[in-house]
Amino acid sequence: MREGPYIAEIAALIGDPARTNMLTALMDGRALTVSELAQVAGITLPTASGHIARMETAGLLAAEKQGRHRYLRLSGSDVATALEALMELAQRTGAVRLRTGPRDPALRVARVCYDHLAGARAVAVAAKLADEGMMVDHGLTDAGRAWLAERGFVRGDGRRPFCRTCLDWSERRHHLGGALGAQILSRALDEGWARRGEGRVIDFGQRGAAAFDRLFGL
Amino acid sequence: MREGPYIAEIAALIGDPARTNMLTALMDGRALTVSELAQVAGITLPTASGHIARMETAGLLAAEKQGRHRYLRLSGSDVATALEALMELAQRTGAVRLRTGPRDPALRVARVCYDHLAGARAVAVAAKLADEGMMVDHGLTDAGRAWLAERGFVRGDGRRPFCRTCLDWSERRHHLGGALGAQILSRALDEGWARRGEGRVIDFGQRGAAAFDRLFGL
DNA sequence: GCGATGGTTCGGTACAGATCGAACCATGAG
DNA sequence: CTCATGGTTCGATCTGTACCGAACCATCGC
Repeated sequence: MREGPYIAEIAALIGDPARTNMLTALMDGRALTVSELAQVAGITLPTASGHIARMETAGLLAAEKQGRHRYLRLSGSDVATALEALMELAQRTGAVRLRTGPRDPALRVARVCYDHLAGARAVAVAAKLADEGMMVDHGLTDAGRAWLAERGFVRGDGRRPFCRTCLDWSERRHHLGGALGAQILSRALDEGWARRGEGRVIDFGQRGAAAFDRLFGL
Repeated sequence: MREGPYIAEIAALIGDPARTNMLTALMDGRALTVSELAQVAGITLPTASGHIARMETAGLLAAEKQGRHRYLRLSGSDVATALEALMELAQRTGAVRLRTGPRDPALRVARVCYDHLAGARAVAVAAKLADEGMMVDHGLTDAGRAWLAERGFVRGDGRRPFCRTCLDWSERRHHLGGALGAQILSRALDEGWARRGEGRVIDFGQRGAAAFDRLFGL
């Protein structure tokens, strides 16, 4: 009777606190071992192993074996996209965690959102583009495209949206996602302007922050 | 310890088959009564009432009372967005329902996806734009914007993305979403080219289909 | 006022699945 | 080879919750 993809199973899979913790921990795009995932979820190894097996057969996670470790990562960016959509929803409906951890301030400044930059600095870039008429209704204008091309950000093979906006839960405004967002993050890392901190934190040095701001005219 | 929005609760809510059926039934943007929702979910009234109460307090549904009926609708487009993201995921991981109902053929031709058009005819429009260079990397070019403006599709207040692409589960290609997608649907309905059928089905008459194709040069 | 219909609340049952400890495999280090 | 470490499998327990029937409340038509 129902038609279309059957989402209940996958949503139920995401809907367990332990698994949610694992998935969000993997949202930085890196791969973690089973023990590490067990730790972030706050459960024992056997339990974690079971959860992981289920998420793997469901296609949410991809595994890679290296020696006696098993490294798990999200199977694709669409998993992260779905998680972000749920976060957006959770934020609007007010289901935000009150307990903020010690890393929280750093997270608000800059963090990674699967493969692109989020946080105050990322929002500033998106705001700049919007203010200058380079983005209209969350889409790039030709002027914006040219301005970005001057700075070395060009569209790719077209298989992935070049520019997407993504609601930032800490700033409550949008930042840049899509291929462009990924390019901006890797540029910042490649140039040495920033480096990955603990978890999803991105640390901009003072010099790096200045260089980043200069590039985008902030 | 965890940071950010707490999505497990909301995902668990979506992750029950009965609730999923209700939510997808509401994805056409219309409001249904408690009894109607109970029927599409295949459960009794008391059970449905309980589910609805939970989804309401969680902020997924909005209610409106009229006489002795209670009409429920999705509380916003972000709910539909999250559901679509999950569908996209479910499709890639192969969790598609094998049982296709009798309405299925009609659904594949044209259906409503919360507030915009989906199905073969909608995919054709997106393909046209991409082929003619009016969309690049899932974003509109100025040429595309102008072409659409000639046909009366102009951007709105900027609060909502004008043009978004959305993976079509039946066609496995993208169709147009966002404000533009909504405008296209309402145009087709307003002009009398199509009318809402059972569930999410959209019926294009022969004359209506021709007029629609003419507008987009298909 | 009285029935009929739409919804909610309550109590009880039953099933799914999250969790852990203990035992068991696999790999690398020495 | 032997030991230690990372992971999995296996029972057993136990909580959460989906579900229904029955009783109850609210609104409409008469």
